[in-house]
Amino acid sequence: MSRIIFHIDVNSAFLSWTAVKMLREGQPDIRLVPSVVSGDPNDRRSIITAASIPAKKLGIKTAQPVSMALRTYPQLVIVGGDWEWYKQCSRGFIEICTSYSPVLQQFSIDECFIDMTGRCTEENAVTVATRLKDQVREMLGFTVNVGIGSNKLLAKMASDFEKPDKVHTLWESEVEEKMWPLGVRDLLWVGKKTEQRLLAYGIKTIRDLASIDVGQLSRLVGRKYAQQLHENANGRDDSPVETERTEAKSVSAERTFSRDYTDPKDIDRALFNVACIVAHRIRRQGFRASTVSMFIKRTDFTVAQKQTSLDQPTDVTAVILNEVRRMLTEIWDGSSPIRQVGIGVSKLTHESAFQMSLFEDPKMEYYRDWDRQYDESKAGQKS
DNA sequence: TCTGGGGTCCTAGGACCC
DNA sequence: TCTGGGGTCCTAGGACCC
Repeated sequence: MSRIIFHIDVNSAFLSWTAVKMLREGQPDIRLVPSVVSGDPNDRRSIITAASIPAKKLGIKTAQPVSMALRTYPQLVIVGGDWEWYKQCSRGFIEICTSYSPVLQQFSIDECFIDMTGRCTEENAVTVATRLKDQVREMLGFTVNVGIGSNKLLAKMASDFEKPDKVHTLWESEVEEKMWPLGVRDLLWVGKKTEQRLLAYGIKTIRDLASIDVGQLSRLVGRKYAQQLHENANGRDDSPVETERTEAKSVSAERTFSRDYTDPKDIDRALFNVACIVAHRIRRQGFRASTVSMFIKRTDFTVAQKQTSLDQPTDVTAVILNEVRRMLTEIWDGSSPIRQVGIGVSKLTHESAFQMSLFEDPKMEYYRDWDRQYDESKAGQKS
């Protein structure tokens, strides 16, 4: 049976949400002028998190350094983000979408799929989607695009057509007309590297990708990926709208320094801070981790990474930090400047803490106590 | 111009077991 | 003594998404 899927995407989410908040405070609508959301604009390393449509028209893009955008347009309006407010906006948005179909998959803070099969027909899908889009605008004050298709891929591709505040369809019968003329980079899962690789073989459009032999494509990009790309280029995708929220498989944190560090003390302090954050997060979620990984990024952006397996899963900051420090000595000679450090944990379980306690390091109780105090101080900050 | 932060998944090679 | 093939796990690295 043929499905009807909507993909709903908030237009320039963080920027729109900030605009709504500023409007409420009696300030002008930053959506109407070249504006961006970013980190501290005085930090040369800040990048743009979201850009208004007028800013995008000037060539200013998400993930671009703020300093670069300022050179493009010195009068650029720069605002900071507000994570709590964004979460509130996201909840309101998801709530409205859920009222159209409870079969909802949240794809990110500002995007979701809903399965509308049986809840509307191909004939009235656009009318229903328009109602949804208008309802979000009227109730919450920001605009969304709705993409409609017979599967998630087509719906997502459709929501990416003209913006903002638009509804588009991409039925299978429209793939040839609406999707095949697009460049390969426009296809979901085709990033910069894959585009370059494909272009080198003369594969320019999604149509080219759809008609190429899968075996040939496999040699270019690997078997699984080739199969997926080939299916998607032909408009096929049988993945369901997943309503279950899957548990995190890994937790990580990273810090980029305001200038590159060489002093081991600076590096160690950063690793300590990052380890605290990661360990705190897994404790809050009731996880223990069996794998600890870390990486350093050098001045030239090359990355060295290391990972290790633990005998016992842990959520203790000191244990994680200890492994990280050991791994650092294996990948860093202490002389080359470092731009960024990161720590990740994976192989997460909800295993209890008690086993093997007989053989536990006697200091462990002290470490745990330290963590408890850290967690309490964090909890205190929030409320 | 000079590039953040948080995730997921895949591949390839080596170790180890049967 | 030297040879095989398959399966699983681990680690490093690289691609993609928002």
